[in-house]
Amino acid sequence: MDRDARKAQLAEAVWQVILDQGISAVSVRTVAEHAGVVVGSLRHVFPTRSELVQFSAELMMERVTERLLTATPHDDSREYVVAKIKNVLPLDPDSRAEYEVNLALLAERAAVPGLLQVRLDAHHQLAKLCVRLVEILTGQSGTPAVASRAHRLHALIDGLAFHLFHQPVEADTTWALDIVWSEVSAIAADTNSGEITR
Amino acid sequence: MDRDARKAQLAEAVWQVILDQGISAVSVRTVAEHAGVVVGSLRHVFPTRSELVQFSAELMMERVTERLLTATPHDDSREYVVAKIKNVLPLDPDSRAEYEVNLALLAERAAVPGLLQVRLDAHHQLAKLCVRLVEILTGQSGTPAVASRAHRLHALIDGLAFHLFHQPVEADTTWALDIVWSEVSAIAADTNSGEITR
DNA sequence: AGCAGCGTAGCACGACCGTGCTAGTATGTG
DNA sequence: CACATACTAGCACGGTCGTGCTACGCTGCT
Repeated sequence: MDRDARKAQLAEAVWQVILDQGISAVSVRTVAEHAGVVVGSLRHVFPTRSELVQFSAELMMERVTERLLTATPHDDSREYVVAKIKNVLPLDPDSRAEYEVNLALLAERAAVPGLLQVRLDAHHQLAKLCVRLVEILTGQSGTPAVASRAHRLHALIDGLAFHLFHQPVEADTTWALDIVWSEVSAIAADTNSGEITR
Repeated sequence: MDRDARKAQLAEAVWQVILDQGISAVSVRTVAEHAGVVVGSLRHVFPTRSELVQFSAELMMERVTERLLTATPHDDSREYVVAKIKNVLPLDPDSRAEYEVNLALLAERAAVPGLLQVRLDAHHQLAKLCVRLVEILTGQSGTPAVASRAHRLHALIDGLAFHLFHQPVEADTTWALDIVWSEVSAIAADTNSGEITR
């Protein structure tokens, strides 16, 4: 078997164990068993537990990035932006699981220092995406209003993700999309709305 | 020593271990050592690990609730609302630690089922607070616009908390407060702004 | 004084942990 | 064919884990 495929297989086993039994249950033994390999084989690819955990975090981020980069052309710029945002929200069982694993790995960062960087990378990447989306909507670039609006959009997205994660899988999610739509419309309609009126 | 004080002492030790070594390092032994008691004593209070972890989650939520209930009178209703919101954001090292522990415990919910309920309670409590704040700002009550605005405010607060958590302790936090101010002002200024213009 | 109850201390057990290590086995290359 | 390389398989070690259990001291009631 291809080495990268084996690594991916093991990383996916890590995710599964996290979902089934929590992050504390992630050990070389449980993961190897879940992946259907013996510990020796796992350790041939990942000599230590830290490397295993860190790689599974990196692969997760890579998958998300990949999904984000797939072009989703739309006639209307607002529709395009909303489609992009839907890509990063935990709206279906798969992305919910992804989000949960993400949170769990975040909680292990004291034990596996490398996870901190992975998390920060993901955060900055989403920040950059938000800036890009706001630029698309407003037609402006580099202005303080853009930065402010992007910041706000970013916070809103993370908050919605957190909320969606808290409700049952089968629950209604249109309210979240409504909030996204209203925010996107507001950005598109009023390019000055990012100013602080304190 | 008073029994409740002992339980609190042990719960605080749990929090400290999470911050120092991650959730996976939370065991009856590490926690007992951190609290300066022997395992036998800890187990006299918390017979099993699950009870220990669950109680520490419950106490954390209780502490936050307590802080939220302390009245903070302000002349201006907007100032009052912003003060309340500042109470739930991880703005200082203490509340940052609190937030981190919260996330870590969330990640253990597969292993300790009771944590799920604790987390949901916290979520709903914050939701109720948001409704109350919007009612104060708008003077309305029970209308769909209030519910919508509250939902949105709730998401924004959770998102900002997530963001603040991602930046260094010493970093600037005024941008977050600016966003809070602008949102609060928007709610106060336009009671119809919660409508969806899709 | 005797005694009960509560909290402290700690031993013991079997299980699981990460990791170092060796032996076998398949595979591709000369 | 021989042989190196890559992978699989698994043993062994010292350590930590949760938890059942007993023994000891203190404190207050009768």
